[in-house]
Amino acid sequence: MIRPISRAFFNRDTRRVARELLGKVLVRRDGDAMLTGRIVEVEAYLGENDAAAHTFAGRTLRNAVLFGPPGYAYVYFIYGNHYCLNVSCEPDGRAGGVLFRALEPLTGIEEMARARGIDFQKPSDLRLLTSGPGRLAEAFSITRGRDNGCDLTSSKSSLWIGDDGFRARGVRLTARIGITKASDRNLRYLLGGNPFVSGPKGSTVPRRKK
DNA sequence: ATATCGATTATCT
DNA sequence: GATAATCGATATG
Repeated sequence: MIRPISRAFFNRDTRRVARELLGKVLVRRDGDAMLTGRIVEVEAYLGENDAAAHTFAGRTLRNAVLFGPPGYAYVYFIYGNHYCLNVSCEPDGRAGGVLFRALEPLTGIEEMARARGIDFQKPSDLRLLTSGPGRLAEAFSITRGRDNGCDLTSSKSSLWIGDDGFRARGVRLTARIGITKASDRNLRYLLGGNPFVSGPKGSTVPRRKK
């Protein structure tokens, strides 16, 4: 049994949302296919007070969803190759979003592998499906054209976020990955010890305060 | 196991 | 015209 998360859940401080999204489930319904993955790693991006956030310089056409009401998908395209998924947080008018960085595949693994163009040889290949923001977007066929602005709080959406009763254990807080600005802030949340968390080993330790 | 590098394009200055 | 919240391949210890 899995049920959607309320909009009120996202209408809060972005860091709190990020922390509590761990253990929830991303759902893609596509005709017959039902893809699901447990959220095991996310990052918080704090609107206009965060130099690493797309919203740092104010509202533009691209980032408009992040300034809008909470609980909607913000999808951006990066490096000419990859899509990445975020969910808008904070009340309407205030910017904030959580980036989905890694999932643990639960159902629809065949479909994910097909979308990723991966042929299974060994069990460790499972990590290649959804371990990384670009990878999970590809596994779930997430694109800006298709999904940007999608309501992630409704099970009527093709893409939504659900709660299946799982309780997150061993939450860790570390520096964010792959950014050049504000890289000293600990705004990455992950489930410690989960094999599907992305990034190099050792990146699961909080950055030491200078 | 870790490091470096090229790919490729929407977006903003 | 420069940049980027990444990935996968290749090189090196």
